[in-house]
Amino acid sequence: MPESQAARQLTARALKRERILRAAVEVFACKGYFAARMTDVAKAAGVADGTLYLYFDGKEHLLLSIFDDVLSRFINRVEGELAALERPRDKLRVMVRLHLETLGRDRQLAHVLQIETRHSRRFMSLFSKGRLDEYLEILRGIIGEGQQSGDFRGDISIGLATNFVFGAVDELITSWLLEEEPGDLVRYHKQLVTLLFEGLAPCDDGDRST
Amino acid sequence: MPESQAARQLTARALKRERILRAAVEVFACKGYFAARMTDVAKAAGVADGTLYLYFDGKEHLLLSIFDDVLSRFINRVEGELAALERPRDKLRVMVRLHLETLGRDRQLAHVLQIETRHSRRFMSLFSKGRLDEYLEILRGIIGEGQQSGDFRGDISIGLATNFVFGAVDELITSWLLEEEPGDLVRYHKQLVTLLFEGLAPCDDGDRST
Amino acid sequence: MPESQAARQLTARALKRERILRAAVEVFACKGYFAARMTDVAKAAGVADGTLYLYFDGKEHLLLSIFDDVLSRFINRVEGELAALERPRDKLRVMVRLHLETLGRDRQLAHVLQIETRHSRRFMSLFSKGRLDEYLEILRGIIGEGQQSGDFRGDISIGLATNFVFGAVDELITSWLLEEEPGDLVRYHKQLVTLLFEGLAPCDDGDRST
Amino acid sequence: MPESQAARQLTARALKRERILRAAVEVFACKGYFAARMTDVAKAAGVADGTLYLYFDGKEHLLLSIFDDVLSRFINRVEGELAALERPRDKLRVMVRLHLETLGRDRQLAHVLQIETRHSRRFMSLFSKGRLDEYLEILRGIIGEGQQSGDFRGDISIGLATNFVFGAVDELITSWLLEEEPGDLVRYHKQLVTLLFEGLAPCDDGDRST
DNA sequence: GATGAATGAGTCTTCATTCAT
DNA sequence: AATGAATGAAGACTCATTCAT
Repeated sequence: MPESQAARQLTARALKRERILRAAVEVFACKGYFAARMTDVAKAAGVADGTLYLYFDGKEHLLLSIFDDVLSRFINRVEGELAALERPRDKLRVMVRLHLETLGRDRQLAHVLQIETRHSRRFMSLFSKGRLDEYLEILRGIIGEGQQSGDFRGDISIGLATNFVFGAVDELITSWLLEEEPGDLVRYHKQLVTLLFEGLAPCDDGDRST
Repeated sequence: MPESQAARQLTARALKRERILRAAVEVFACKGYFAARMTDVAKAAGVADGTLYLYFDGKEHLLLSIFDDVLSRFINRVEGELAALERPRDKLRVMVRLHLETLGRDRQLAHVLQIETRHSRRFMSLFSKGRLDEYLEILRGIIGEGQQSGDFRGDISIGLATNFVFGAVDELITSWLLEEEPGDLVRYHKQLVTLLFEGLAPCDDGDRST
Repeated sequence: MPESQAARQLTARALKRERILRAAVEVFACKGYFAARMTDVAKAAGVADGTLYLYFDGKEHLLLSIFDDVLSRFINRVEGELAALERPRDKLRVMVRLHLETLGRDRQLAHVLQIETRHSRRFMSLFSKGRLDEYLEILRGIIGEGQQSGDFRGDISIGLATNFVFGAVDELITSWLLEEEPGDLVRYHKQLVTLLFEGLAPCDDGDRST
Repeated sequence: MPESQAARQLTARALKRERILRAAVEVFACKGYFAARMTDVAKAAGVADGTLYLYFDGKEHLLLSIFDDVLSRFINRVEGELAALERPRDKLRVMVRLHLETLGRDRQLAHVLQIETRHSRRFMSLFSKGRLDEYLEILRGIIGEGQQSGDFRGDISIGLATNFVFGAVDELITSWLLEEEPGDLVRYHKQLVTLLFEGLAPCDDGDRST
């Protein structure tokens, strides 16, 4: 069955790619992208130095691929879960939860995405801003929709509101990364969502979230 | 007057230090911290390579010093202006404004602080987390005070609320940095403060901000 | 008929060997021996990388084999054609013509032999000086014979005269290689032979160059 | 005397440059250009690896500089000596002698120029064909002049005659390089010049090579 | 015999830092 | 104090070669 053999090879290749990517996450998280050496990644992946270059174009491409792969999967998942929802508030809540869940599950990955990847958002811009933009686009869509439906206040520019949500989530994750004894990231979800929906103002009005 | 001569020398030294720091900001902003070479900084400052080491301990210390100097001045200014204010809401509003003003005035500096400095918050932690913590401490203080006074809702953990505020401001600045034709950063101040105080919820209740 | 099958296999093998050698000539001529990669040769020959090693011992052996094969064939041909000739002058004339014809017919091959092969005549010495020496031996024989017969002047050392002839032909080919729009290499044959036989001196007077 | 200090530094720099170049000649001659490592050159020159790059742009530039420096000096010398001469025959004779002398004096240098430098005359073309062309231009001038004056036969194309002379000298040097126990290169001068002027024909009869 | 994925030794070059002047 | 030439450690990447399939 030559077909299955080709398939097996394809899978083997994908698996090794995955293994290298995982190794890169570990090494980058541990030593930092710039201090990390390709040799370290190779060793961690259990392959020869040269093999890295059979799967990736170089060190930078490795970092990019981590970002890209994770974000792709994340966006797929978000789109899947959002499809079932109607109300913008629910969509936003789910999106924030997925964001926290995804990174809360894997601290090393979170480190790479939050810290190592930012060394130059310019770099990100060039290669894969696309992916991040997709994410922000979804967010923007939800907020715009919510402003239409009256779920969200309409006197705020969509761009600003998007930054606002993204920034709050992003910073929460980063500060969780810096915690010495980090708890469960998702435990902040409810409060964070409240802050986003209600802000710092005391809730004399009935909280309509949930 | 030997005293005045000593003073003059001290000033001269401080001025050259300042010149080097400024050069470093420019070079780091332009090429990125890692791609920047010490030679570039020296050239931009109009001094010899070796001179850099008479004023700073090395490349990393240069980056740290930028961060530290700016933050020190910023905190001084914040403390000065806050002293005149009573209400936590006003304090928070002023703090956000000063934050936006300080970085909005100097895009290169903003770049270094928002992008280059983050390549490793771990690095920051080690050397000068102190400074950032001072900033966050002030913020924390304001929020705690506001919760006491009833200005801010009390059902949110102070740490989370602090992150929330910081993250929103921080992300706004970063996204401003990525704008191709950036406008005035402070123009977002009012809306941002509204978001922080009121959140995304429609303002059916009378907006008490301002 | 197992014999014929074996023969067929032998031929098949020889053909593939030839194909690889031809591919090597093309790749070496195009990129230069050192810049050329074995992978390029394999691709050009339409075989797998590893297959090259079933036919040749390595990259260097490939270069050597080009040199060797061409020279062997050339020497056979020279010997065939010379056999029919009597006079040393005719032999020399024919030898030069064959030399020019052989390389004039294949510019890529000429490039490899004139340029790539020379990067180290030491290398040549080690492996196949033999072949070149055979060629030079024939030349030497003709010249010696000519000196005996009075066709060539006898007051010049045979070795020097051999170098003289070889150098003149060799350089003509190299300079032809560097021509942008190369004409027919053989068109120089008559003049070159005249130079070799008569030198730069005007042809009528018995010149006795100081 | 600051002037003299600057001059001293300039000289020191030139001397070190020379030392590196000499080291490169030795290493390239001994191991071949491609096999030679920059570290070897540095060691031979008694400087650190990095220092090489303060004086030359890289390995290739090192090779080029050898070629360029030697040829420049040679051309200057040739022009100086030729200025005193009238007759084209004398000029040609002197030029050949200088060529043989220059390389005959320094076998390692000769090796680099004859062998290592040729690995790609294309490479030479790009960077410094200019120098070699200057040399060939002088040769061409002498030959053209000689044809005008009747010193040299006029029925040969100048280009071909130039190649003829250059090729004969060049090959003589190369073959001298391959001698196991090389004698004095210049000892061939008289015979070589005779060959160039008179060719292989015996000297008394006006031979008109069929 | 043929394949081509994997190997890993090998090297040019960069650049933060030092120190003699 | 200032200089800037010199240092040399460090590392990403290449590619000839091998060998399991």
